[in-house]
Amino acid sequence: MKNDEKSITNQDINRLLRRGVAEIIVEEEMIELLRSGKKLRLKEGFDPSFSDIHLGHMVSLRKLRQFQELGHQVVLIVADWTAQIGDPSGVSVTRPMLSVEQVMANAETYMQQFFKVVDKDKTEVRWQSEWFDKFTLTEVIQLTSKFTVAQLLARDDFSARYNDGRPIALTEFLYPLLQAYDSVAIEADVEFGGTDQKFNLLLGREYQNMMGQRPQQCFMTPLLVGTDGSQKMSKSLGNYIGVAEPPNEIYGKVMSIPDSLILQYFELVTDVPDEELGEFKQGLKDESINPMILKKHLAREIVSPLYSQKEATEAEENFTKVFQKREVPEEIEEYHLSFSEFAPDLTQPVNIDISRLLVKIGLAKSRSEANRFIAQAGTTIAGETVTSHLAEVQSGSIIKVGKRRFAKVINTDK
RNA sequence: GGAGGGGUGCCGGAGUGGUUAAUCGGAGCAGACUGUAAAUCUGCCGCCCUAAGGGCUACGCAGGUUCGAAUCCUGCCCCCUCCA
Repeated sequence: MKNDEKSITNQDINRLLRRGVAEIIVEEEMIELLRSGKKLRLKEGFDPSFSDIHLGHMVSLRKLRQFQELGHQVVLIVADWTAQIGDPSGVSVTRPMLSVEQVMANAETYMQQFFKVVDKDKTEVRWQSEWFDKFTLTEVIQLTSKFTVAQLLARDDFSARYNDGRPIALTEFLYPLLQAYDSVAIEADVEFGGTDQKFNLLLGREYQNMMGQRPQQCFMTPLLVGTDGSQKMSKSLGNYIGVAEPPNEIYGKVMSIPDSLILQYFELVTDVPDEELGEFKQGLKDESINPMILKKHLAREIVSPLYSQKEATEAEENFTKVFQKREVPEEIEEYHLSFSEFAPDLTQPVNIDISRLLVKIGLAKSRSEANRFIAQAGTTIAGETVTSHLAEVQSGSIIKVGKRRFAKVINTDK
């Protein structure tokens, strides 16, 4: 099978199944499937109660892409039904039901970002409502009768809550069941997910088996730690780096991860070869590489594929300029306003109420906050630190709050 | 049906009549330091007016007691656990 197009090399298998993978159930079966030359149906679900993809999701999306490059088919499931239940891993059980419009809008945004990484031509998009809208109570009962409470409590997340006396909504039990049904509905060969999805993935496997299908492989990717350096990346924790964010933001956020996360990020969300990673590891260990330099490299590697090489370089230049040299960025938002509006009295020279101005141009949320910035010497106008509440401002001056918020004000008077 | 527990600021979680805008932790923000928006240290961290100083709103909701309530009383709403 040397020159057979369908053949897969050991190198491919290694790349596919080793790096950026937490666990595969069952690995031998997975390898067998890959070797069989069959075009595999790869299931990936997404909950449309959110719409933004972050780097944490990238770990498995990048895997999907790699599989696609070998000719396999991705089936993206828009989980419009389970979204109404809410993923049980969260603390809050009750989630507001999303309107159809909201779901549609989220799905659209999501897919836009999804296809930045995953090949659209090799992706089939399916909605849960295709099959669940037609569900009758009979079918719900049939589905639920296949599983026991003990089985569901086996999920550590459920059992932990149960043992702590914390609530578990009945609908939450339904969540994994519906997800399992999806696998049957689309005849998945492999389902992807983070390690926190293990239970759900396994249940799909089990249900398929009951329904006479070949049980899917469960392909679990590690959970990426967020910018806080301790918890998994998630939007609700606010420690995420969104793929739709502007290059400067992504670059900057990558620079804000703790140094200890550098290697993990390289491994999970870049294509930098393993050998190089080994060198980095050694370099960090014997301190021959400055972590900051390495992190800049990482930031470039992350921004480039999402945007372009050029934009990555620009983001880097911006970072160097603004944060390392403490200079003013290239592009600053301009605000045209009447200065006299902010002057308590119009004697010359005109002194402007700075806190009022900061609120007006959005650099501060409230006047109290603006006053704090001033008191903490965190405000600069044309390079001069603001020390009192009233200060002279020239038209065209650049106002800076903190390290990274800038605005240019233009006087529209006269 | 019965018994019990609970609803506090972005989150977690103290506080049971006064000096409590409310301990503490996390998050966030500012400053210092730094070749990083790393780490570390210091400070800030409801809103409004202000030069200082002051005012207003806030501890599920609505009333009440009191000079004074997140804290006591009454009613209501909501959440959780256990027994059946």
